[in-house]
Amino acid sequence: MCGEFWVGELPDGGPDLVLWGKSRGLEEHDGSLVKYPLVCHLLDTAALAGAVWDDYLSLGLRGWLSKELGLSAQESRCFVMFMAGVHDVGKASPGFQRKVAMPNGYPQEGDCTDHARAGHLWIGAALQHKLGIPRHLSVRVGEIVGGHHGVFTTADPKDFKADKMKAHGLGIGAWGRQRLAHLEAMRAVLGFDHWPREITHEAQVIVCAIVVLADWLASRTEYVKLRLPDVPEMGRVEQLKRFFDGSGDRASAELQQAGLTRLQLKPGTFVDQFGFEPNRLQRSLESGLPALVTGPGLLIMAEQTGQGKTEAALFAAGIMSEAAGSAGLSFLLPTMATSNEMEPRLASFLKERVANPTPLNLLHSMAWLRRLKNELEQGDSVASQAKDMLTVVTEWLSGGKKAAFAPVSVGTIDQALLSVLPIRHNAFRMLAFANKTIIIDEVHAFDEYVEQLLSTFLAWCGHLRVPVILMSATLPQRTASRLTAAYLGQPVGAVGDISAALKYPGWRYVDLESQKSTSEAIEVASEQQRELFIEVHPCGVSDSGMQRMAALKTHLAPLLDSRGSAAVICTTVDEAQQTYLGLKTWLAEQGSDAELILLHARMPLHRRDEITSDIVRRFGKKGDRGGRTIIVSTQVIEQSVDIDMDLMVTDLAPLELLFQRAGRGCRHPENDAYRPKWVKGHRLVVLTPQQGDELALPGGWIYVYPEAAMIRTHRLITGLGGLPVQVPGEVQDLVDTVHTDPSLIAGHENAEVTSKAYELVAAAEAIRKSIPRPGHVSAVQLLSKGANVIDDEMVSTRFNADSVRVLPCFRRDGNLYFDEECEKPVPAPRWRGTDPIWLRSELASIIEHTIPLRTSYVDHEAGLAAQPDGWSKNHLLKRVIPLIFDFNADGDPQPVRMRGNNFRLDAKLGLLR
DNA sequence: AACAAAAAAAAA
Ligand SMILES: [Fe+3]
Ligand SMILES: [Fe+3]
Repeated sequence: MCGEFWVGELPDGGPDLVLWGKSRGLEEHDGSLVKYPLVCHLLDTAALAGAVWDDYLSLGLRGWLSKELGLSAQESRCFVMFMAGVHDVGKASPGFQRKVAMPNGYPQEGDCTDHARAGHLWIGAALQHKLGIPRHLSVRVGEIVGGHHGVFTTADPKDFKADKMKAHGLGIGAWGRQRLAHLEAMRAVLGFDHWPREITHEAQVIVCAIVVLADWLASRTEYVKLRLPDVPEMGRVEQLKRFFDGSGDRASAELQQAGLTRLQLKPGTFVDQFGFEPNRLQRSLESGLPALVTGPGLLIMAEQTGQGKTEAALFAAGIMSEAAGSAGLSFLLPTMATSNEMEPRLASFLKERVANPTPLNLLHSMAWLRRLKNELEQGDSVASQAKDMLTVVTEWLSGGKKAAFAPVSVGTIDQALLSVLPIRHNAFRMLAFANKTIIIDEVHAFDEYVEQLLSTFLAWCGHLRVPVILMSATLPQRTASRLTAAYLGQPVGAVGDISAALKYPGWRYVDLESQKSTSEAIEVASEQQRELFIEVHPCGVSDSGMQRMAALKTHLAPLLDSRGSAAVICTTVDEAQQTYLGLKTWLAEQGSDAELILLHARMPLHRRDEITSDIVRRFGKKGDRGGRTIIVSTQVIEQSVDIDMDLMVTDLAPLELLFQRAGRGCRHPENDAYRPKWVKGHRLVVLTPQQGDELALPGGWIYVYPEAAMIRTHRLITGLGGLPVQVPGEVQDLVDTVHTDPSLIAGHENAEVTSKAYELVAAAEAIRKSIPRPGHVSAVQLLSKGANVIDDEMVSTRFNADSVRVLPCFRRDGNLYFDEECEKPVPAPRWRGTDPIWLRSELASIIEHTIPLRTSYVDHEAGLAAQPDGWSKNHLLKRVIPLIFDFNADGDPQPVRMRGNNFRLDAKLGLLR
């Protein structure tokens, strides 16, 4: 039908070098524009794609792709290079060339300025009609070309109609001959003539991502400048071949310089790798795992914190990477704070175990802040040792979507989950992870929404034959089963094979190929079993919430009389603040000098960090246990804060969380000798809000924890009747019981229905938002669902997590200050024309004074309007809402009223509501 | 209308 458009002679001289591909950053000193020919950019990209294949892609992924395409490894490599070599063919069109200079002798008409789309349509049609490539391939090739800016689209067959093509400048004539000349030149230079048997949507994802990677490498201005002298005079095949060889000669070095290398760990026993004898978990893996691992697979480890899971995972990753042929490592955690802590641990491991440069990158939204601090700290200590250079992050890898391509990365799980959300460049992100062995820590900390996104991610991992390790404290069996089923490619909601239940502590390995699973329990010597006394202390409830003070006085009095440390964990920030004040009064009444510390998330970031590192330093493994300290806190203390308190007192919370909190009490046996006398064993005091015998949850609590989980937990711990729990021995059973035993919810089935409904809504939301699982991609555009509406805001890696950063600041004489004394001004930018410029350290100081606040508290419109000049143009500040306190006539700062709440900033208490 | 903590957000 539109075949007539593809007749026409090839130009004798091949590609016209006048057609430009790159011009950014190439201006001469006199201001004249240097244009880099399109064909050169395409040859560069093809050469770099070849180098990515040779030097960066994992054996596993190469093998997968070859099989998927039905080609040999060499043929697949050639196909990928060809795709890279035609990605910008749409630039040979009037719509694009016009942007800089319209060449002579070409028709003017044509309106398609989006060269990815132009390429998509043209190549899709040209391959079929001009080269006789079957439609099921030509269409898919077109979609890859069309996706190279990060958004996949599926073309409407109508778009290929002659009149539409012509209107886009995609008809025959001089332009069409040039596009064909570029395509044919690429085929000739690469010697490409083996088309894939099939191009699945999953293969499109990976091929397109490789093309994008090569394109970004080829588009660096310095690189283009470097290649500029070699640009040939004419576009004949021999000359293009020579240019291509020149690109190829440089390509490996370019990848190296960009930091795109493979991780190669020195092999060795556990002792070789870590320098100490393996413990119970590590020993079990060292003896049991190697025989099971013959290819990609999924390892789940469940063990208490502090039992060497990290080293165990790294050890297992070595074995699994080798067997699956993966080329790197990505360590993913639930929070930025935990990732920050993991980074130096991983760095010191790598420095001992790699011989080649292996950049280690930190991946999360505040990684820049961390890097800045490290630079400031190291400032003077000049590059101490050669091995410290091994893990240094290259310029190219620092920041943005490229960061995940470092051969080793540590970061938030969200970074990986972004690859299964329909956002720009998700395929590109996917490649960064698919090339590696994935380790995911603290899997127990994810809610249904994250778990569902994670399932989709795992489904892709399994499909792409990526080895995965999951680590967790106790995990409900059904969660472990669901994640396993997802990895194995079973449909959504499948529970998988539960014959080999996960033990606690223990591990389970599932081989992807055979789907055979092996579960090992870890023998815990009886002297390693510890008794935990869960002590239920009912408290009254009034309009102002749960009445804790009487209970707290009872349990904390011994501490005042002698010494020791205790933590009190409250359900809400408001309650933590009130409890802090209540205890302060009480301590004063008692004439006690005990120290009182308040920690929660509704205080400036830097305050929270200071307090956290202070208590970790003092109450970590080797702390001074001589003083009297009470920490009042919220849930912030559950995660990542490695402290050891003599006594833990907590509000009622779901059972798994109670165990987490208990883990912060009497944590290190080596500290036991120094505990005060009143500490008789490991106790967790649970304050339960009750009216008589009935649980009576205070108003706000049901928005924090589901009522059903609270009822179940309350009944279960009450039912323990004061008997101790064996830890870890009895923990898994209790966790499974609390989730499944119907008697624990009898009489409150409605609450159960409500919480199940909520879970279903969260999971359904995740399914609705995420990309399809592999094998269920019916059209490539589903990976970018409704490409035009995505742009990045609609999707979230967390459920119901809308929070916003506010900057509390004080205004005097029109100037803003961080502090009430008006001594520390909020940095204002310098201006370059209309662009605001800040130092990184200035941005850091602003961010560090911000407080996360849920969106429902914030008057967003008015807040944005109140932003100081320049903030809206800075990507770090544009979402920060200032919370401005003015002074009254007496010189007191006035509270800010927003959405019916009055906010004040208190130096000790944080933000008060 | 109440609420913990948790995360993300620039490309060729
Ligand atoms: Fe492009
Ligand atoms: Fe390009």
